[in-house]
Amino acid sequence: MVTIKEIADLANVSTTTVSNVIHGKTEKMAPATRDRITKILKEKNYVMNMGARLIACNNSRLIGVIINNPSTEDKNALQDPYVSELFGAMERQIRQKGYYMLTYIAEQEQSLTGHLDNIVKTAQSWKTDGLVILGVDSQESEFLLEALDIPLVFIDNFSSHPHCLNVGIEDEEGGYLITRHLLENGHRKICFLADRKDPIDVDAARLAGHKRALREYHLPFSTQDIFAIPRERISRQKTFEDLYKKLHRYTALFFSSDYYASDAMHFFQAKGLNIPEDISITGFDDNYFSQIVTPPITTIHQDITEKGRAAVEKLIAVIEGRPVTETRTILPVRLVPRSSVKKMI
Amino acid sequence: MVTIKEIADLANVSTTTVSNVIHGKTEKMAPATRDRITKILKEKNYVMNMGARLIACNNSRLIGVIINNPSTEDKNALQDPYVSELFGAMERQIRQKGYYMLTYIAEQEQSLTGHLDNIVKTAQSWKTDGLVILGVDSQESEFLLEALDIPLVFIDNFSSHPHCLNVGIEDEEGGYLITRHLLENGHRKICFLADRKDPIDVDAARLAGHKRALREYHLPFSTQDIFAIPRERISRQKTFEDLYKKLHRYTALFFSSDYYASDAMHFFQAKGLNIPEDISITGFDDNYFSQIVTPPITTIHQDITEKGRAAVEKLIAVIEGRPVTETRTILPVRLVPRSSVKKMI
DNA sequence: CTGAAAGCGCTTACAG
DNA sequence: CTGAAAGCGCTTACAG
Repeated sequence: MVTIKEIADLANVSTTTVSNVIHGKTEKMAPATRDRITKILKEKNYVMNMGARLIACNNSRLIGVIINNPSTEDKNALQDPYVSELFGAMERQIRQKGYYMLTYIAEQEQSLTGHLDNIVKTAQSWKTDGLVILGVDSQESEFLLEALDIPLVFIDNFSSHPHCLNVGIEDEEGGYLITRHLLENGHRKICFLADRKDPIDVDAARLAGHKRALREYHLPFSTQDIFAIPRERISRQKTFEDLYKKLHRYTALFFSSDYYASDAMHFFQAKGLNIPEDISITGFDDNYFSQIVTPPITTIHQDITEKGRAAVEKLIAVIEGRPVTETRTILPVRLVPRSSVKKMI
Repeated sequence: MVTIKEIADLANVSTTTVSNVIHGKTEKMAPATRDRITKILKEKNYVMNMGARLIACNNSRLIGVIINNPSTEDKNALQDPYVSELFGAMERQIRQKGYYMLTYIAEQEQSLTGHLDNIVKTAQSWKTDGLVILGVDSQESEFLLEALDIPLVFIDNFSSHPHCLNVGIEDEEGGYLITRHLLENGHRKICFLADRKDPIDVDAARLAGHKRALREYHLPFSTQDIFAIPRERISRQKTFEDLYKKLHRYTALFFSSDYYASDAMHFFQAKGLNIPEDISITGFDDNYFSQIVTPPITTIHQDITEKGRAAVEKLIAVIEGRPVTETRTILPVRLVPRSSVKKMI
């Protein structure tokens, strides 16, 4: 590969001058010199050595896209359609803005902060210009904010840390819309199903929306009506068995994700139940398969592609020193009624 | 960030010695020195500056994962569940082997080879140790093989170039198994549906298997029974309309991918047809949604996670100079009979 | 308008 | 068993 030095020799100029035309600092340069160098650069097929650039100046044009994958799931993180659509959208924006994407997925570690240390190390090693981070909770995001002095943008993070730049959606509103829809259809006994019995982050917000709708209808809420769904397939089946026994208590199941909703739907259909006649089911996110499943699932739509694009755009704005008006970007959601909810009235 | 020089000063040794302990070249080193340096390294939280390393030696520990995305599809490349599972599997293997993953998706370009030039430039700029490349045809792979002097491993590539390392599956066998299954169930009029009217690469192999099965049953084959399915949603709907009119000619549709199979199934169901009573449908790949759709689709299973893992493993073997026995790795497939095929006899 | 030169943090062949 | 020193390809503050 040809170097700046070689180009400089060919053009009878210094490396400074070549470097200047490469970076477009050509205002006070003789146009003739500029054109001559540009031509040679093209002819010789010059490609920047990013390693040299990385060590000589302080930006790498690398953006790290980090997933913290808490899952003990048999699947890999990208098999979640939410994650993969987000990834694809971020890649496109990163590339189109002239940056490079370094992908890092942190998996479960023995030590408590091992996965975070790996993220920090990777970012430092490569002197990434910034990071988009997915799947860390408030505490973890604050740890990273302390440990790293580059711009970070989080997705779906609920930290109140003043420097925590975030892109998220109206989770509370989404939870409200789903439950109001169920109530409007005459449902009064609704079960809320999420990752944990005491939901955090997005699930907590969705639950808050659920409660708000119940309050509007003067309906009581009990934590007994929250079910935790294990990520791991086998224990999830057990949970569904358990739920199946208690199903007489409910007329509708509010799942915090389409994936769980469709998984549960299959489980109950295999048990011989009809959806929505025997039990109504709702999801969240409007994944592709909430549409292709039978019956298609009533859910909350969010624009995942826009979310990924917005996160990268915000990150690059900070990197390039442009003013960022909102630390928290909240994208709208909307209800998508389909056929998995029975009209009770 | 602390540098090797600083560590060396603290330990009262040279940078050479520090570098040696970092790289484990400690055979002929005084254990005391080694331990002292190791301790300081840990205390000071030393992180390698990859830029400096990249410029000083000839390997970067970066592996480029490249997708060539010919699609004019409204979706991004990673929204294809096949691609995203593969990606996730490759990321995991890359990380676990101590490498870093640079992701690059080449999108449609004005110039014919523009997308390939970008791939070459990216690989050179970062001095990637090797590339795993997805979605290029034989001609494109040969161009890249010429242009780049680093190890490349392709996925699903059919080039006969002697240096073309590939990981693929038994596509011909898969095509054969599907069609034999249809024939065994009494189907005699089968339509083959793929990206092009004159299928290439994986589709060509699957078609070859289809023909082999027909030959075994002494059945004729006509190119009239091949349908091209456009990637772009709107024109695909038109093609389905067209197909719908000619549907009386067939009892079964052999789709070259689960995605198209499930898309078509929805189209026909919306037209009021029953699957498989009115028309039988088969897919290929055994994507997650071939299982969750109703009826679940009879398809050919391939182990995508293993494919990604194997591709990266093969690449790293070449990078690290280990002997690679097979230039072409062919993973097995198997028939997964589900409920989208009618028993005619 | 252009250039000489130092410096970024590492590796490595060689000397002792 | 350990170190001095050159070199990788770039950028940039400064001089002229």
